[in-house]
Amino acid sequence: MPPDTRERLLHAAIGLFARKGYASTSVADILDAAGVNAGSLYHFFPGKQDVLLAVLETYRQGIDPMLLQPAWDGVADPIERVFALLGHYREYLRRTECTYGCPIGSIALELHEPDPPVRALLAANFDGWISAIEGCFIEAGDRLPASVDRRALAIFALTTMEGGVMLSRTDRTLDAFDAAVRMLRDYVDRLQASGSSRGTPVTLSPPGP
Amino acid sequence: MPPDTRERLLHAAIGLFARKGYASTSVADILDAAGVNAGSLYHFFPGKQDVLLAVLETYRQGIDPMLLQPAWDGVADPIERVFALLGHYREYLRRTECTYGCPIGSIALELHEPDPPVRALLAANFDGWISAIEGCFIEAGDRLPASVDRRALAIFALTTMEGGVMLSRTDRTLDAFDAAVRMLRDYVDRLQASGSSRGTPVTLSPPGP
DNA sequence: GTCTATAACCCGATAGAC
DNA sequence: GTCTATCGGGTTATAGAC
Repeated sequence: MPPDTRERLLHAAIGLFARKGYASTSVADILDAAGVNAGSLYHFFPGKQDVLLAVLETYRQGIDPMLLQPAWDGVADPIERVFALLGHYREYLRRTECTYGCPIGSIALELHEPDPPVRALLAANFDGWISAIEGCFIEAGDRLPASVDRRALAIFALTTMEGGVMLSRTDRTLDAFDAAVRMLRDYVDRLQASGSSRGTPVTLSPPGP
Repeated sequence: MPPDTRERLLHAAIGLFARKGYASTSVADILDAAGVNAGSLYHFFPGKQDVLLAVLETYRQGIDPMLLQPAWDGVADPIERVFALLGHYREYLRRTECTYGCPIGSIALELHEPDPPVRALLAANFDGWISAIEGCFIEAGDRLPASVDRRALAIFALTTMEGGVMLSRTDRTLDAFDAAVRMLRDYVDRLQASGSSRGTPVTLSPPGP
């Protein structure tokens, strides 16, 4: 009847790591939030770091169903999808009064030792995000100049989001996030204007049907 | 003969906070690194958080003499100064094999409680950086379209740097940092191209002498 | 101002009964 | 699989001699 104990621990850890960070969350915090005893946690996980690994793996698997699909619901245009996703983070910031933004980014900067398995999963999360946005820019086809590196543009969108979250969390205002996204929007608009300035410019795709 | 004890504590804390973060640095770490006893630290500072406040104030006062002036030595062009500063962070990342980037950004995301005095000093540090870069873009005058918000563009440069550092630290490669800065450069180039496309476009400054 | 010793507490992890 | 009790060690901060 009560959901899987492991599941409850995972869910509690996800909330606490997002709210307080990894290092500041104690195992006792997780146990309290999950209503579970120490013995059970150490039955499912070798240690605290393995809880983090499971959390990061959960995030990674959730990128598509939990993040992209809700953000892209009803948004067909690939370039609008990029900004719809950024708008999703804005909503998250707004609802929490700018207290927390992207949990992956926070943990990434919290990490100071090599910790190869943790780092690999953080990188996999960033890569999943970047690849999805890269897909949008690729799908935009010749609306963007062929010379523009789609993946670099996707990385740029991620740095805009993460940097915007960092600044907005610091001064508890959406101003910086909005300013950064506004500039990214202006850049993409200018790329589109230049790409379609006269007929079909240099492009790698065959002429449309 | 030995430099001021308070100074040694401050210097030790700066290094440790940058290397290991604030929470993971213990008071004992600071004492060891400074070669100082606990009694002395608590003579100069009420507690650990006050050491952090002093560190952040030191950074704030050092923005001009320790960060901007070295980065801008021999660089007169205001727009090149922006990218010279970003290049300075790249050098820092490269020299440390992408293990640490901007200490202010790391501490900003490490902060999970309200901590108003700490937050205020972090914001002051970001503001000093942004205002300096905003000054560069203002100095660029009509090389940029008048419609472009100089301060928003400066914020955008900061999110590019902070986000780039985050990603590069995570996968221990300069690739993401370079990709983000390359896109920012392309954006600024396109703004300049559009601004000077035909004679002097709409501008607020009077015609030159 | 500097030093030592230690108080008071919290941490992750484990042992072992059930 | 779950529970309790606890170990060993690290934490910030303080007391009090010098």
